[in-house]
Amino acid sequence: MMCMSRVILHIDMNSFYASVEAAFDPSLKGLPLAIAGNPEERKGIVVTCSYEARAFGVKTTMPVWEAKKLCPNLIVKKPRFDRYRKASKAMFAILCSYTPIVEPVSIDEGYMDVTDVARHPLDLAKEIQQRLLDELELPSSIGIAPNKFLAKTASDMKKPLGITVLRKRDIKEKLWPLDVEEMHGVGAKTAEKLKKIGIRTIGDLARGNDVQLEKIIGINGLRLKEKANGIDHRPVDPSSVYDFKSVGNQMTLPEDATNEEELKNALKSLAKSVSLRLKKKEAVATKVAVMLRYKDRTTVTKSMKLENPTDDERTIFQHALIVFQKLWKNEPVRLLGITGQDVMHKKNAFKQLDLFTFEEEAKNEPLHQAIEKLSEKYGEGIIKKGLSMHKEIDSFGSSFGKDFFFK
DNA sequence: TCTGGGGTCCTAGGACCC
DNA sequence: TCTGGGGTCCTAGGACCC
Repeated sequence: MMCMSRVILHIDMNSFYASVEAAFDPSLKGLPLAIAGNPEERKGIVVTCSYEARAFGVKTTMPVWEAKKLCPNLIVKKPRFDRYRKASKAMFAILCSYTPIVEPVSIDEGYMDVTDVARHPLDLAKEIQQRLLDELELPSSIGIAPNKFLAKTASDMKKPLGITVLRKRDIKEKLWPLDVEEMHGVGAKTAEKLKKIGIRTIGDLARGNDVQLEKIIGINGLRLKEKANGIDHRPVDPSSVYDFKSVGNQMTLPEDATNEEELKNALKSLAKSVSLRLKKKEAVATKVAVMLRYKDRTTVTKSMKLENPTDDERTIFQHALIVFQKLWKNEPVRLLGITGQDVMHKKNAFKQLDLFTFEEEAKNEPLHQAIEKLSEKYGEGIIKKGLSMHKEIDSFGSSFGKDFFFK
């Protein structure tokens, strides 16, 4: 029972936004299509594009004007996120019809642990891919492997509409020859550092020196090496969707702005959308962070802890404004953002808030009464914390191995 | 005519406490 | 007169991903 081998699928939708648009409007099928924010404006960039557009060299993050130069017949459409969310739901519903162990990673990609599904993995993948195509008109690529990293790598190997099996015994032949920057988790900077110590392929990384790796890229270096060796013990975790840690909105302004009123208005609308999104998730934030980017693209952030967790628009705005005023150097601003950080579910926040007010109340009561109240409500474990500010307690006593000293 | 918007995780330095 | 060190929290920035 020790090393039960798993069967993990990674499902990756092909050019998702563009495919969803083509499913809505079949006349778009087979045409070069790009989805871009602000298709008209100078700052619009390509978010996704169809394979027909890719054939012309159009790529994600390319400015629209550049894409049009490469592909004069390019059709450009604004993103319709309501459609993508709906399609995403339908897609995950299909995945969940096979097993509850489905972990969404992003709107168009997820893992499944199908170890206990009594089917041949390849048949299963074929069926899932066909159903996504028949029922939703959406193409996908699927990777089949004994862990997440290999499954993710496999789904990337054949696009569009591929199914790729990557077993442990295939690693040497299929994984190790790849350039190290192809690896999930290795970007330009890390690849550069690796190159300096002679690591060019994933195989080089797999044989890399631990001490050296940790020295130049930290703990991540060792993790990457493990993965390069095909080792990845992370479970497929369906609940990970629910423990998000921040909720933020940012906007590139139509024009670089220096006018304080204008910037305040932008902050106000950002605070509104952050508040709205928090409420929708039944969550509250403990910290408010402001980000701003100047016209030379240098980006700075500053954050502030709140007295109480909140989802309130005004509270978020007021704190964001304070932070902004400390941060802003009166130079033209290109982008503004607000993020609610240290986010937790409302009901957990209430528990903490409740304890806090309890401390406040209890601290002036006779000690024996305070202890009684607290232990009744919260149990032994939390008494120490709850009484730390009681007027009769000297919490310095804890440094002598006792929980409290009485003053 | 350059380069969006939503996130996560890690690191490094300073403050603070004991 | 001189003298310590460990742990934790907070903050800002960076790297990376889709």
